[in-house]
Amino acid sequence: MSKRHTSLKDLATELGVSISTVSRALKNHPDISPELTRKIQQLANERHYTPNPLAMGLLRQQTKMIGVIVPDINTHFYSSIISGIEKVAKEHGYFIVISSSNESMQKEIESVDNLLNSRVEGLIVCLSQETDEFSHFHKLIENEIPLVFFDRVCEDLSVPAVLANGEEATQMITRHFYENGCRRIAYISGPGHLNISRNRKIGYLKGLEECHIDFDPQLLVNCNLSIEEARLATQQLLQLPNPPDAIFGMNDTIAFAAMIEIKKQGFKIPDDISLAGFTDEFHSIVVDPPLTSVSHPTFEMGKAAAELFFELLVKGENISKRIVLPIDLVVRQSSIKN
Amino acid sequence: MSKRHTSLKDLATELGVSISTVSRALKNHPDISPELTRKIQQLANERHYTPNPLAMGLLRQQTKMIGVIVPDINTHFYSSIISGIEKVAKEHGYFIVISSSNESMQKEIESVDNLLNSRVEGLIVCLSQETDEFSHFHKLIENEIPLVFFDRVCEDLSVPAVLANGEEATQMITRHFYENGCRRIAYISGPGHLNISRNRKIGYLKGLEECHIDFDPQLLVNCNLSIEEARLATQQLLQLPNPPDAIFGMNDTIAFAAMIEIKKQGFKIPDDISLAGFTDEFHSIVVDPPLTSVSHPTFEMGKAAAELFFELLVKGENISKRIVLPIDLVVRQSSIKN
DNA sequence: TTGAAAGCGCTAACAG
DNA sequence: CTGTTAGCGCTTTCAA
Repeated sequence: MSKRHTSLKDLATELGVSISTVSRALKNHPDISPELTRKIQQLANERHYTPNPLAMGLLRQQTKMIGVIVPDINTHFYSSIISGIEKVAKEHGYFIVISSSNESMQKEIESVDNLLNSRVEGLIVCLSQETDEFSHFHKLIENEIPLVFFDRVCEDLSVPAVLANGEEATQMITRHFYENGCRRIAYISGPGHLNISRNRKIGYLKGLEECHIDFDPQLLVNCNLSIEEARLATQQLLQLPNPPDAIFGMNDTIAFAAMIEIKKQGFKIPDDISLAGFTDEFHSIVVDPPLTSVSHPTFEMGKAAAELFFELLVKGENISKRIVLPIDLVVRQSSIKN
Repeated sequence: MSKRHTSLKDLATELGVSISTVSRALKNHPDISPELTRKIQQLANERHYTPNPLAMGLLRQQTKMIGVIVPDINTHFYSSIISGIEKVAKEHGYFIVISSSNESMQKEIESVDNLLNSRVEGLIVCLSQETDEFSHFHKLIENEIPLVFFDRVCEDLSVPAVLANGEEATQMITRHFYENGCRRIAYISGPGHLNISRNRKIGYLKGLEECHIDFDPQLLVNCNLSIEEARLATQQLLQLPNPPDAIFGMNDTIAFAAMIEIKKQGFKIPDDISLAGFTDEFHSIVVDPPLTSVSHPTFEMGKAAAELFFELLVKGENISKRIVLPIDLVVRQSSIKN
């Protein structure tokens, strides 16, 4: 068993004063004589005294913990967002407890319960791709427990959220494909009930319209966000009588899965098919050809979500702010036909 | 402000009984009459009572928290290990607090302090690449606070640890290169004070010996684990008067950075230079050509580390067990010359 | 200038 | 069978 940390009591008995005196001395309370204060602070240092957060938490009814629920921790996208959240949390003296829903609504519900039972002071969450029902968030809202969504949000709930401008991104990509000679531009989308799927689809349609291309329903396929489904969706596109000359995938899993499948079927990127996706720089560069992609401001998204969280926490108001972060299109070889 | 959770006191006053009666009823203590028990439990359910972990922690002197320190959270390698740790932790009713050292010894020291001040019950850590001095772990060891290392360990401290069999892995790779016609096999290693660097180097040398190849010091280069340094190291190898016909990198960052650099310099993989690395499946497949690699059992490593941790925690003994996990060489196109 | 006491939520030993 | 009490570590009135 580990030895106990030093407590105020330890210091008090060692110096023959009362606990409250020690407590006051440590926060430089003017009532305590300077010399006693000095003596107490010195001993506290020697004994490496640090206040017991459990005792403080019990007293103040706060745990200094934020619950974070992500669909998956094993991706650069989420781990980078988590880094951003953690940075801000640390600055505020908070730490974060991460829970992964594994894209399952059931697990998301359990995570909410567990975290609440652990007395986190609030939640920062990215919905699982399955989540189409939101009653597990009602109790948070009713009890005014701080809640912030990021990336995937529920449009019906007026919950503060941080988003990337997916609509603009897909519109830009569509236009970019057009300007590089593509006319049959396909889009592999995610589950329709996710806001990010919907927004990106809107941008895609707007982009087509802007370029005076008629929308061909065959070129819009849906898939859940697994590698397997993304490959199937790609196959479906490639097998069309009149296959696409450009494809973009809604997230990095889809983009890379599409890339694997396109190569496997013997098509050349970008000459036969241009490709673009949403992903981070490192992986975009490492693949062949380097992937044109939308750079998601992940770290910033995490920071913004955490800052929003603390705004909620201190103001206690029901701000239903929505922050939309700009995105960037980084053009690489996968979309420039020779 | 969020509403308070229901407490034993709330239930007690509502039912007009004492707090201890409620407490006992909720754990089915035989002393309490069945009907009262039933009544109390029912109300507890309605009010969604869950014990306050802060109060429990204060009482039992335990926080049910494990501190986890990783060099970097933004890589598949570590996030996958974290998933493994988290799974086991959850099964034991613990949650984990993650802190990233960003490969800095200074930040590692701070992390240890912060986590200890947060009263985590122990630490599971992977050393930063800078860490060459270990006094910040002494207090843990002296106070018998559970500590487990994984992947990167301090050989001098008798701390329980989970490792992958890097020596065998590099020996296998070396032999594999040889069997595929390579004779000038280069190895890009990490910082020399890291155990993983040393072990993998030993395997490399053993492999050479086994294949009756004389060791050429020019073919062994060191770098820290950043992309930039790895690229420089690769350049250095490629500029040799007699450049290598095979390269392997000590981890995935190095392997991919080497791949980028080799291509950039116009060498063909695998025909000019065979390449292999340590990384996960998904990324190995997505690059071109698919990368021969050693599959690190990351999730298992996390699980094993957590299990070891709980063994320490309950037994309280000073087990200095060392678990070595097997690795697998997965041959793909990057190492098969045509 | 300092100490005593109450209370945050909970358990367990001790009384009734 | 149930209630009282003390105590985990800390802050904060209220008293001295």
